[in-house]
Order: sequence, then structure tokens, then C-alpha cells
Amino acid sequence: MNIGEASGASGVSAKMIRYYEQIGLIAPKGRTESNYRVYGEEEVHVLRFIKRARSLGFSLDETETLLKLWQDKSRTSSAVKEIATTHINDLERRIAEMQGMVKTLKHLSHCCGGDHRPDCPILDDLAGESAA
Amino acid sequence: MNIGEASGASGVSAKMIRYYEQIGLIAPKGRTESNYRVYGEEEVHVLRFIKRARSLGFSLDETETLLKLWQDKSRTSSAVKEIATTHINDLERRIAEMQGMVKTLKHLSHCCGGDHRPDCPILDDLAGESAA
DNA sequence: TGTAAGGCTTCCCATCATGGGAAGGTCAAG
DNA sequence: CTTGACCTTCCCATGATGGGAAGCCTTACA
Repeated sequence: MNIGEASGASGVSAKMIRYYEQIGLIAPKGRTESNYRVYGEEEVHVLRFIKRARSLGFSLDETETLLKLWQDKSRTSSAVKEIATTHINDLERRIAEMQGMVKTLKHLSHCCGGDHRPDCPILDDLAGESAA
Repeated sequence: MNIGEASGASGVSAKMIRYYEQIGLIAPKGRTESNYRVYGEEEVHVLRFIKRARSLGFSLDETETLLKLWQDKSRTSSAVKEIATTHINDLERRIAEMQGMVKTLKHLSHCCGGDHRPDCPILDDLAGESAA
């Protein structure tokens, strides 16, 4: 399987597959005489694993750890669960942060006429001149 | 005022102040004979504006636009409100995305024993072998 | 068999916002 | 006059991804 076919089969772009190889996440099964990367079903499986982990928001670092655990038959599920829990906490922290921004912005937007006049509570807030 | 003092007064690091200057967001009032940047209250005010905009999640591009609107006395509040609304929508989209991740991860975590055994629904999901 | 299209290779660059650090000039206090 | 704390510019790194160029390889078709 060429890199293009592996890309199609996994949903990971060829560009990214090469990058993952560069950072040591996954290696091709081998190379052809003309130096083309060759992949098999196993590699495609790994690429799908990576893609799924990324779609759940895991960093490539975390993904690498998960990948190693996946391939380590003597792993403990607690090790995996810990990574997931940490990640959930991180996501929830970031969600809360953004929700705070949204709350403030909605309040300011609500107070802003949104018309042809220049008066704007949003700018007043940014300028530290909020009436509140 | 030196860059260090301006940094202290605005809460923006000296590194960032120089960067904002480089990308055209803000210029010092002038330079001393020995080439030190000189800032006044007005510049500090602008730096605080930038900092507040950043803390509400606006990109530097959006911040630049807001800054220009702030300084444009003939602006319309609708122009500002539109930027804010777009940003709110963007934040909400990202929040929803992360909430989806959290939901999935919590489900998987809940199903994972988190013990000394290797069986792990989280890894099974990543590997595309989820029982679901 | 020749050629054209499209896929592969490596290498460099850009993003976005921020920080780290080196090398060298300047200033103020002791 | 020295020392330490500042300032200057310049280069590099982050994380994950995409863009694109230059050059080689393969496949399909005339």
C-alpha cells in the first residue's frame, strides 16, 4: 500500500502520515526499491487509532502514550483511565474558560445598541471604562 | 516610561509589547537617545485594551480591528457588535465540540474498570473495536 | 515505445501567540 | 569604576497542520 492509499484508508493526510513518522509515532512497513513508503493493514489500523484519539482532543503526546499502552498487552486499564481523566479535566477547564468569555460577551452585546451610533459598551469594557 | 514599566503598568510582557509593535498593533511614543522605547499613559491604555480583548478570546487580528474601531470616533456600534457576535458563535461552536469529546470520554471512562487488568473500553474505542 | 499525468520523495516555509536565551549596549547605585 | 539590572536586536521553539517547489517514479494510453 502506498502512502496515498494508506491515507485514503485511514483518513489521515499523507502530509500528516509523514509527520507522524518523523516524530516517531508510526513507521511504514518498509520502502520499495524506488523509496516509496509501504503500509499494511496494521499500519492503517494504527493511523485510525491516532485519528480517533486526535478527534477526542488528545494531544499527539498523549496519543503516543495511549498507542504504547494499546500495544502493551500487560498494561493496566487504570493507566489508560488516568490519562483520559486528566484530559477530561483539561477539556472541562477550557470549556469553563470559554463559557466565561461567552457570558461576558453576551452581556456586553446585549447592552450594545448595534446601530449607526458610535456609543458601544463593548469597546467601553475593552477600554476599561465599563459602566459596570 | 521604559518598556519594563509599561509592561508592569499594563500586564503585558515586554516580549509581547515588542511583538505587537512589530505586527503594527502599537508603537512607542518615541525612543530615547540610547534607543530605549518610551511609552506614555495612552500607550499603556492601548496595551490594557489589547490585554482585555485577548482575555475575551479575540485573536490579534480581531483585536486590531476593535482597536481601530475604538480609535475611530465615527464608528457604528453595529460594526463592533458584529465582530463580537461572530466571536461568540465561534466560541460556542468550539465549546460544543469539546463538550462532545467530554461526553464520549466520560462514557468510555465510566465503562473502564480502571484496575490492574488490561481490558479497557477506552483503548477498544480508539482501536475501532468498541462494543457499541 | 514515447509521453503525459499523477503520485511519490525531500526540503523549506507559514500559521498563531508566546516564551527562552544569547550577545552586546546603557543606566543607576554603591 | 564596577556591578547588576535593565534595554536592544536576533534567532529558535512550541503544536499540528497545510502549501508548494524541484525532481524522481509509475501507470496508462496513443
